[in-house]
Amino acid sequence: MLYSYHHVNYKRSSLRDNLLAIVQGTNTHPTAQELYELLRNHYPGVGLATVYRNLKILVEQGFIVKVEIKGSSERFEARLDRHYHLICESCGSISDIPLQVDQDLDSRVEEVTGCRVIKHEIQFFGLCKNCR
Amino acid sequence: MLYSYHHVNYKRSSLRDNLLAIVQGTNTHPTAQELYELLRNHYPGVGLATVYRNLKILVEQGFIVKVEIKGSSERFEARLDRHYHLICESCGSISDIPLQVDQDLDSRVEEVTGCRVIKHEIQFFGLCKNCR
DNA sequence: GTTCATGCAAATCGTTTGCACAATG
DNA sequence: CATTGTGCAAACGATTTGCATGAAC
Repeated sequence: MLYSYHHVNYKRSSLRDNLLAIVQGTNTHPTAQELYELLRNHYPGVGLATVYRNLKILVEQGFIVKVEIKGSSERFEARLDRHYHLICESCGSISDIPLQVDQDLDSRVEEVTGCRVIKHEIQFFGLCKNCR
Repeated sequence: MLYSYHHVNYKRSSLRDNLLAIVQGTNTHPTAQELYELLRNHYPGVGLATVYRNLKILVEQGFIVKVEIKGSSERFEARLDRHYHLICESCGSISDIPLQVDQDLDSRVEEVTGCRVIKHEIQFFGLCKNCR
């Protein structure tokens, strides 16, 4: 509080609670547009801008994570543990990879490059179970 | 030719040759905007749309590669061998990582997931030599 | 003389912002 | 009541497209 010029005390909103529940209830890494359409079932008058604003807040609060995928819009997920993704080049779906994140990789890159490495992300490209 | 509805025979253009030379002559992974500004030294009247169109053609021809980086515009590079990237979280620069690409990883993910894996990409996040 | 390349302006797509009003604490 | 949440429309940045003209083959 001392160091933040403008402190925000978020108020509760059932719309945001609901949005969070939707993201937590899926593993499909939905886009803002998709979440907007789902949310309209409960909140018919909701605007897309409100969805974007609430997604940003939920990310800031640490409840969800934004996933940026080559050639696609922003996507969101509620899995907070680090993991890798596979993008299906046929249907565009995104799956979580049940593979241990290789912590060693970062130190190896530090040694080789002389850069400071904080983390890494891996995207696999291929065909998902349905499309292969 | 038989299977493409509309076949395109690209014509030579000194502007495009020049654009390619610029990308080949740097390892900074420039954006279209940056290339546009560089190209204007030789072609003062060039339009940004022309740069985008020619970059697309050069990618299609396999002379350059489009690099998509979290939170940044499209970037381009002329290194055609597979390699990993480090994004500096301080200055935003992108460096190539002199690390062997792990081909094994793809087959391991195939085994674990049951998906078909064609390739993977890794982005490291941290601080480049200058910023650390 | 076709077909491709170019410049310009307008269109598009995904995302953000400003504003007036409603809801929360 | 002070502050945040919401809907709507407008703004925005990056990229693409349409069209008329110029260059390449």
